[in-house]
Amino acid sequence: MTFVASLGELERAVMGVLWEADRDLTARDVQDALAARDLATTTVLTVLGRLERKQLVRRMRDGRAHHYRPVASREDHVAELMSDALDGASDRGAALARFLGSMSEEERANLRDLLD
Amino acid sequence: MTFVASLGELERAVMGVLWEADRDLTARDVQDALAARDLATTTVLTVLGRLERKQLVRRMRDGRAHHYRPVASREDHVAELMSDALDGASDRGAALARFLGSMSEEERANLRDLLD
DNA sequence: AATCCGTTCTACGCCCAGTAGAAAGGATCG
DNA sequence: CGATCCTTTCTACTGGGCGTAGAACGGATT
Repeated sequence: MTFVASLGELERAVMGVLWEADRDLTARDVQDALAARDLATTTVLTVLGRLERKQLVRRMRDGRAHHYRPVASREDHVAELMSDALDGASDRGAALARFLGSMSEEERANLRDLLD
Repeated sequence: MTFVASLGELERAVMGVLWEADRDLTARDVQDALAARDLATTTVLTVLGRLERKQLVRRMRDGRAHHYRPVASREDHVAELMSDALDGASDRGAALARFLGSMSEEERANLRDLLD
């Protein structure tokens, strides 16, 4: 039911920064975290704006600046992507079986535990 | 490890046709299957060419024409998408847990069965 | 008053996907 | 045989998304 927009490389990197942070971040914070890329502040702001439009981050005004926060946890996001992928199958059971087959034995065991 | 290229709307539709078919199809076959879209043959050929470049279909010459076949089954493809999604998690267990949480009870039961 | 900072607006280049015409070469038909 | 018809290949245009960032504006700091 949920349409998950695909992300570009930089957008994914920014989401990674937000997910890794233990608090809401400003554009400047994100820029600093991605210092290796040497981005302009406006670039970061543009990307954050696009992520907001895609409903992946929420923006909260805090004085003159804004703070950005991921709408969902990385794990929720991943789970949603997985569900969306599964929705593409015509035979869900078969797809799940293939998926299980691609996992390691440990992970399958882990999954068994999770199922209880 | 596997990079799964994202598909456009028409590309997905064409893959759907190929997956639904019980035999290899020609561009003309695909065009007919998508008659509702009223596509030019060249359009279908272009799309098939792009899908081949993305390694999603294989092309086999058959006389003057070509026949196209999906490289993987739809279910394999879906399973791969799911694996790729899961690889985006930093905490795979947590992501799996969320994923399970999004499934129906029946499907979870089904999954339990599959795990044996 | 000059400066700084964060925001918003605007924009450009690139690549991808949808779309298809032109042309070419073999096959068919009259 | 010449006209016509397939199928392919080449080429190309358009629109949208993403990376990237300058210009300009308004509030805050010095």
